[in-house]
Amino acid sequence: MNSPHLTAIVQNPGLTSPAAVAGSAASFASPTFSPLYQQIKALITQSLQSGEWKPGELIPSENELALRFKVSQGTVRKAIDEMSADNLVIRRQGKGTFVATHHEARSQFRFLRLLPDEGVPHYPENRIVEVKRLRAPADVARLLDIKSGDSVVFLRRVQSFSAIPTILDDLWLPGSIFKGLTAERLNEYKGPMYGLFESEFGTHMIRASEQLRAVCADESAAQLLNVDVGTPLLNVERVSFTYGDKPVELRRGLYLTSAHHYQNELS
Amino acid sequence: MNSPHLTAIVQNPGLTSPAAVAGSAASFASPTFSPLYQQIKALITQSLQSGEWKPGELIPSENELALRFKVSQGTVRKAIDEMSADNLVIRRQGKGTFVATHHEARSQFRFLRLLPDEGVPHYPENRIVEVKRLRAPADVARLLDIKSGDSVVFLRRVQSFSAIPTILDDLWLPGSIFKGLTAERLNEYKGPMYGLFESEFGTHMIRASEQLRAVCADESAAQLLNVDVGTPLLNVERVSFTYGDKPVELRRGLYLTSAHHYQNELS
DNA sequence: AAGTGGTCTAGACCACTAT
DNA sequence: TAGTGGTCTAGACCACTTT
Repeated sequence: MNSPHLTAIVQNPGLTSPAAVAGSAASFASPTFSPLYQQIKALITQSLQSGEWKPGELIPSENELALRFKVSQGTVRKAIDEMSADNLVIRRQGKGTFVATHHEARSQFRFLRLLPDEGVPHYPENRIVEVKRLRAPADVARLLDIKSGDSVVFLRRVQSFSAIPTILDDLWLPGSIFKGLTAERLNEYKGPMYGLFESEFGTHMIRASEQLRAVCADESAAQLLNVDVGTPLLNVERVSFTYGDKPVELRRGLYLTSAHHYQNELS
Repeated sequence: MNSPHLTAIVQNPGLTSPAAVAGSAASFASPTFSPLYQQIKALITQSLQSGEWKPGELIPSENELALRFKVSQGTVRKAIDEMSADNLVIRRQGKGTFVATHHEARSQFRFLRLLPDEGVPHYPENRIVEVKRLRAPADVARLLDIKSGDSVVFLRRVQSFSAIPTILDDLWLPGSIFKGLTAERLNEYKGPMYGLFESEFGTHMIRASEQLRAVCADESAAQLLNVDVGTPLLNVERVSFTYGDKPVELRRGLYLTSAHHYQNELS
């Protein structure tokens, strides 16, 4: 049915067929090769990155995509299956496939692993302590993959559960992306910051890498969290990434773990 | 091709066909129903649990299993795909599908998330401090899903990286499963304890749930880890599960995080 | 050469959602 | 009723490993 070299869609240069298709015995060695469904996955991800389909929006159906890319529906299905496993899209039977968004009850706790020892989890209240622009120190620049001295937005906030200060976060964001970020904007916004980043700055976080350590509260932390100096705190350093594995946020959090814990599932 | 009610294999009571099969329009409401591949997955998992195929061993090929269960190879494939994603089995192209085992370089760090801040990860040395049998306290019994007062094996050990004590672990294990566990046995064994548990006690860990907190070293911890009293430590409480989500290990670890960190990927 | 998992296609029907 | 994703089948060929 298909020629061994698939030309796929007009906008794209053409897929490299990795395997002979049904009814044909075509076979050839390709210098760089990947399965068709991986190429489809990459193309769809590019469309997400370029903003062709924005977070929360419906993407074309499997059949439409199969026609567009000139592959079978099953191949598109396998591509989207993986993207669904990667939390890039969400499938809803009968409705369609939607671009993942941080504006959902479902994803409120996706990146917040601090849970109460007792009782039901609920989202904390935010208090912005400080917002300023500064030149990136070397260590920050390295983690954000920008140049030392580049403009960054620095942000400090305190999160409270039931009016008890529990999380002190310091954030560094590339100035080039988060231009108009102000304390007012942050204070009037309810819910996870990643929702704001997504809507206002077109930056959708897809994954994060965290490093945890135990530390003692210094004076500044003790004051903001209303604890004694020397209180043990969970230090969480996070780098968050958007499409293309581009780092776009550095966060250093201090978690008070006397009534909460960091939950992690190993498998 | 297939009858709507599949009788599958002799040892098993028969699968409930959730969907009409190709060429037939059979359809019926089932009170409890799940997709065929989920039922296959459950059956294969039962065989793992019963020890029909042991860790490290080769399981039958997809075609053999398809014949045994009287379903198509694609359905078996989907079942095994999920089991592979769950780390229950490992697929090797050209060789077959193997039962996951903790006796592999690949899985040495599967449950050990503490990495050095600098340099290459390597596996720590073990020192068993204490092994004894005791009656399960209420909190331990609850987490291990046994009765308060049941026999448990208690174990304390220190793990060191390059001769620097870094992890102090207290473990509680159900006495019914870990009967002959002694300090000698543990000391002569090299590598992850889960390998020993698997080989000597037939208990393979499939997942674990961890709760992290920051604490201060008490006198006993300070002595064993060679740090000052009050040093901040990462407290990791872990419950590990074997097949059937049965809890079989409770572990309370204290991690020294001055030169190491707990690494976690969020997605 | 034979057997394994990996990819791809084609077509059928089901479950669910919206109109 | 039409369209979506979800399941299941059947068959082909590929890549890899072992005999």
